[in-house]
Amino acid sequence: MTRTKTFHHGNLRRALIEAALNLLDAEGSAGVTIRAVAAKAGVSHAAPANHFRDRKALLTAVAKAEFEQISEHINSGLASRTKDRARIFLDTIANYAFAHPNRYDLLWRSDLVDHADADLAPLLDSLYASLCTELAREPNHAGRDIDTVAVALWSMMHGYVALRLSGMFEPAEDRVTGEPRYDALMSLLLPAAKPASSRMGKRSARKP
Amino acid sequence: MTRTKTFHHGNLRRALIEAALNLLDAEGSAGVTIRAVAAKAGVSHAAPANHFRDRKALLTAVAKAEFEQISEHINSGLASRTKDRARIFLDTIANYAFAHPNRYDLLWRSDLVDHADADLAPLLDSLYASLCTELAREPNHAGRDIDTVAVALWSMMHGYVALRLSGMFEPAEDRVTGEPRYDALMSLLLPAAKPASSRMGKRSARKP
DNA sequence: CTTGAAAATTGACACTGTCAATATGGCGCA
DNA sequence: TGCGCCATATTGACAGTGTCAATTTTCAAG
Repeated sequence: MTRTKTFHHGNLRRALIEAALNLLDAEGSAGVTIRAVAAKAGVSHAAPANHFRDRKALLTAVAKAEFEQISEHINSGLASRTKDRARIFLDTIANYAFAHPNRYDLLWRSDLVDHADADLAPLLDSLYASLCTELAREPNHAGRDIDTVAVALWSMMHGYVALRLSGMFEPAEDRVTGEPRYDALMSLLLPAAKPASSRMGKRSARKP
Repeated sequence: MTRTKTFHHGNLRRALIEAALNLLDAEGSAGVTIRAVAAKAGVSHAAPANHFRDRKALLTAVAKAEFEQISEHINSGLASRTKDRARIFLDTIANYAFAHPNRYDLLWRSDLVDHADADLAPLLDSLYASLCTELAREPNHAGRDIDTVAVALWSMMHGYVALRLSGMFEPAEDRVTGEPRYDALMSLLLPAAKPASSRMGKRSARKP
C-alpha cells in the first residue's frame, strides 16, 4: 500500500478502470471518453491524467484487466479436465467474445490499445504459450509444427468471432451435421491438426 | 449524368472519396476527419454534408469502393485460372490486406462502416457467394457443408490477417515445411475441406 | 506543526462532427 | 434573352473531445 490505496479518492486508478468497463459495456468503446469515465468515478475531467498518460493508456489498462480475466476463466475451465484442453481454451475466448462483444472488440483495437505495452504484451505471450502447451500435450500431431497449428486455431476462432460481430455471417449451423457453425469449424480444423501418428515440436511463433 | 457531374465543383462526391482514401493510407482511419477530407478536396468544412449524411456515410462509401476494387482484383486473378480458384480468392484478399493495412482495417470497423448499408451489403453477399461458387466447383467435398467450408476458410484468413495487423503473431514460417505461415495455414485447412469422395450442397450462411 | 510532493481541480486551447442561416451558381422555362 | 428556382457550397456557431498549464487541496514524513 505504499503507493496504492488511501489519498483523496482512495485508489482512483481501479475506480477509473471499472467505470471505463461499465461505459464500454453500455455504449461501446466510443462511449469511453476520459470525461465520461471521470464523471462516472465522481472526479473532475482532468483527474485521470494523474493515473493514465492519455486515453490509450487507460484503455490499455482496461484491456490488460480483461485479458487477465480471460486467463482466469481459461485456467478454471481447464482445471480437472484432461481431454480436449486446447478446444476448451478456444471455446472460453469465443464464449467471452459473444457474451461481451464490446469488450472483445476493444481488445484488438490497435488504435485504442497498445499491444506492445510492457504490462500487456507478456499477457498475450503467456496466453499464446498456454495454447501451445496444451497442443503439445495432445497425441498425434504427425509432422505438424505446433506453432502453425496454434496460429491456425486461434486465427479461425478470432476470424469467425470478429466477422460475426461485424455483421458478416449470421448465426447458423452446419447443414449436414446440424451443429452450431462454431463447432462445425472446430470439427473441421481440429482433426486436420493431428492426421496420423505422432511427433511434436516446441513453440516460438509470437515475437520470435 | 442527370445527377452526377457538372455544378460548382464537378462531381465533388468522387473527389471526397479519393481524398478520404489518401488520408486513410497516410494516417489511418482516425486521420479521416470530415474537415481534413474537405480541405484536401479544396472545399469548405461543411461541403461534404451535401453528399454524405455524416462521417459514417462517407466512410461507408469508401469501404464500398474498396470492396469493389477487391472484387475486381479477384475476378481478374481468377480469369483463365482453373485450379485452386478458392485459394486465389482468399489470397487476393490477404494480399490486399497486407498491402493496404489501413484500408483493410477500415473495411471491418463496424463503428465507422455500416455493413447493412443498402449499397454495401449486396457487395458482401456477392463476395461470399462467389467463394461458395468456387468451392462448389472443386471436386471432393465429401459430406461437407459448403457454407461451413466457406466460413472456415474466410474466418481463418481474416483472423490471421487481423491478428497480424494487431501485432499478435510476428511474420514467421512453418518450421517443418518452411513455407510462409499463411501458406501453412491454408495447407492445413484446405485438405480438411475435401476428405475423400464427393457430394455437394448449396449456400446460404450469410443473411439466411 | 511544518512542509513538500502527490493528487485533484479549474480553466483554457485546438480540434472534432454537425446544424442553421446565408450566399452562389447553373439549368429550365418564359 | 432574362427570370427564378433549387441543388450546391460557405460561413458561423455549438457542444463535446483530449490534453495541457496553473492552482488548490490533501496526506504523510520530518
